[in-house]
Amino acid sequence: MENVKNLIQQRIKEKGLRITPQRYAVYANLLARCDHPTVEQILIEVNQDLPIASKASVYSALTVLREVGLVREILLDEGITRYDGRIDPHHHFVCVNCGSILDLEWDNFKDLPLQNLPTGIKGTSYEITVKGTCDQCGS
Amino acid sequence: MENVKNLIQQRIKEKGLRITPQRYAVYANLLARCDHPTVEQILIEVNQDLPIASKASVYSALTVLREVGLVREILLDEGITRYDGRIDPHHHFVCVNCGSILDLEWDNFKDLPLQNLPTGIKGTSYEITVKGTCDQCGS
DNA sequence: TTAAATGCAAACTATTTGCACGTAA
DNA sequence: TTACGTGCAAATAGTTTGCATTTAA
Repeated sequence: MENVKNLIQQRIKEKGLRITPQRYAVYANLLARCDHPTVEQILIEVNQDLPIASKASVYSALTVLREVGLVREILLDEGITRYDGRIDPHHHFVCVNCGSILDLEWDNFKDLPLQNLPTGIKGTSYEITVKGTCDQCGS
Repeated sequence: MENVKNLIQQRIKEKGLRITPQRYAVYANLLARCDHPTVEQILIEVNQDLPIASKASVYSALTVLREVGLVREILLDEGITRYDGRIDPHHHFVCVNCGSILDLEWDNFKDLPLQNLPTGIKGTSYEITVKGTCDQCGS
């Protein structure tokens, strides 16, 4: 889609970043996948057809994209940093069996009573991680 | 307290682990603190008075204590692995300003509707991370 | 007594950094 | 044209591992 390409370029540009092939590839890849890949997985996919980005550039692209708020890190397993191209509020599900991660829509768990927090603490946002078994692994 | 000492030793023993000075010190330290320390912080505190545990032993103790379910890892900031001596269900609060972490009691949030998950997915537990400003940093 | 734990150092993995070269605007 | 980004390799940080020695039970 030409539209998708334009959208991606526009998003990068309006954050004040230069559009480089490396940044474009990393961000496009992240938006195209439904899983929540690690740096290593992004690196592999981005260079699948022809080498386009070094490891350092993938790290660099992810760092800057995160800084401007286009992508975010998600930390669910120990020692594994994953990236998520969705930045709208949503939650995550982790399969305790196969480790796969799924997005859960915000509306599944909305309106948590943040006013019930201990005195002095002001909650402004929240994120929920649900654990269980997925479709494939389900009992 | 002699009671606390006995309790700690009993908990370690009933998990089938040998009680070593290193394991005792790591677990006791974790139970005594209200923050959620990193390995480095535990290492320093445990060796504060006199050297008792090497870095490898602290890692080893934390690993085995986690395996038997006496402690758990919490991943809230990027790249920082913290440990928590509380294993009863509870949630966490992270101050976006100073980064401090506080426990939130389970009862602060009524039961989440886990039956509303997408078809095929079976949720069995969940954990909430609330972000905002703490007592010290409050507006 | 002996299987299991410790301590040390080396190995490993993930990530960051410095710097010369390349390129988007 | 030039400030910014990339690629490479070296540096760093966090964690794991191998092995000889020590120790809890």
